[in-house]
Amino acid sequence: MSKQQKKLSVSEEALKKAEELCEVNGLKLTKLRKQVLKLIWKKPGYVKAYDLLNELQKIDPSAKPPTIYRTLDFLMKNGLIHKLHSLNAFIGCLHPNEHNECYFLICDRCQKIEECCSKKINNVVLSTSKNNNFVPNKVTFEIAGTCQSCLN
Amino acid sequence: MSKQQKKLSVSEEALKKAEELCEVNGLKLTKLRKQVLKLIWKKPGYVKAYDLLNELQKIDPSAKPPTIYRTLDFLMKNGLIHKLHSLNAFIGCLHPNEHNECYFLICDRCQKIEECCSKKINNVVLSTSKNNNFVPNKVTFEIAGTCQSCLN
DNA sequence: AATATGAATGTTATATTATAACATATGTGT
DNA sequence: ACACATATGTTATAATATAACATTCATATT
Repeated sequence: MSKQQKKLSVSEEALKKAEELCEVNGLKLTKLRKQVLKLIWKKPGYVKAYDLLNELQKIDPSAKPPTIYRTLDFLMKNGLIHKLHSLNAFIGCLHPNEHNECYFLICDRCQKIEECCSKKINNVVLSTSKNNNFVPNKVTFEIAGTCQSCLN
Repeated sequence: MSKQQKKLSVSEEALKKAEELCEVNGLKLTKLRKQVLKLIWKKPGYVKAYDLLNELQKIDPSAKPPTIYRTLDFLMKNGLIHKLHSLNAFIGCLHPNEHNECYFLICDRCQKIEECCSKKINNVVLSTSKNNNFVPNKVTFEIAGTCQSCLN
């Protein structure tokens, strides 16, 4: 295989970015954390914590709820995944480290999620906060509805 | 007391609006539903479902989780209250029937909630959706942070 | 190598949030 | 009085999440 690189899947790409990000920031992407992140990326769309636990238990039968929740906390805190509060579910972040805020379009029919980050939305968050003398910290912005392909 | 009306509290105002809204729309604001709505308005800020249940049980000892959740569903469906997904909590709506979407500023320190509805936010929801060929249905927009009075 | 340290993980138990499923009551129109 | 739909009562359990404490592991230092 000459100079041509093999094209990475979205999941592989995400794992690679996670490793880089942890490397740079002095975070430990342990075996457990990597496994969980892989499992999150394995399924298209979002995953539920206990589904993840079930999957993890196939690899590591001793896994228990705190195993998953602690790992999810680590991944969230470091921007590698997001929690979808309106679904109590989790999803991998497409571009960790590139931004703080993410917004989601959630299809009620096919469960597909579109992550969208836009200046416009950021600006509205900032201006709304400013108008109310409010200092924003964590934004939850989820739009449920119907995606294009489900409209047909 | 001449023509001057006694000034209604926020809670009384909300109850009155709820009655009107149900009247107009042919909805039954039963005793239970009214009691629960009152309890929601009684506390400043948001309420948790099981706290509400505890309160309700003081009035009606036979109340059980489905009692509360069914009532909350009714109130939500008809726009009388909102669910704050990032907190798993509920809050009365200041102006039911006047709009579909509400956005919330949630103070991490004092738990106060500011409900804000703005054209600007609505527009962003619409334009973001449009750009993604998405038909929005239910919007969750919650900004956690620090409110003015807690900044001092 | 021995030791100390903090971070990560293991483990048990339980708290919190929410719904399914079926029974009974209640209001409304005929 | 009866039928019907809606609302409520009741039992049980599902789904989501965390507290608290024990153990292991990596690594830095002696």
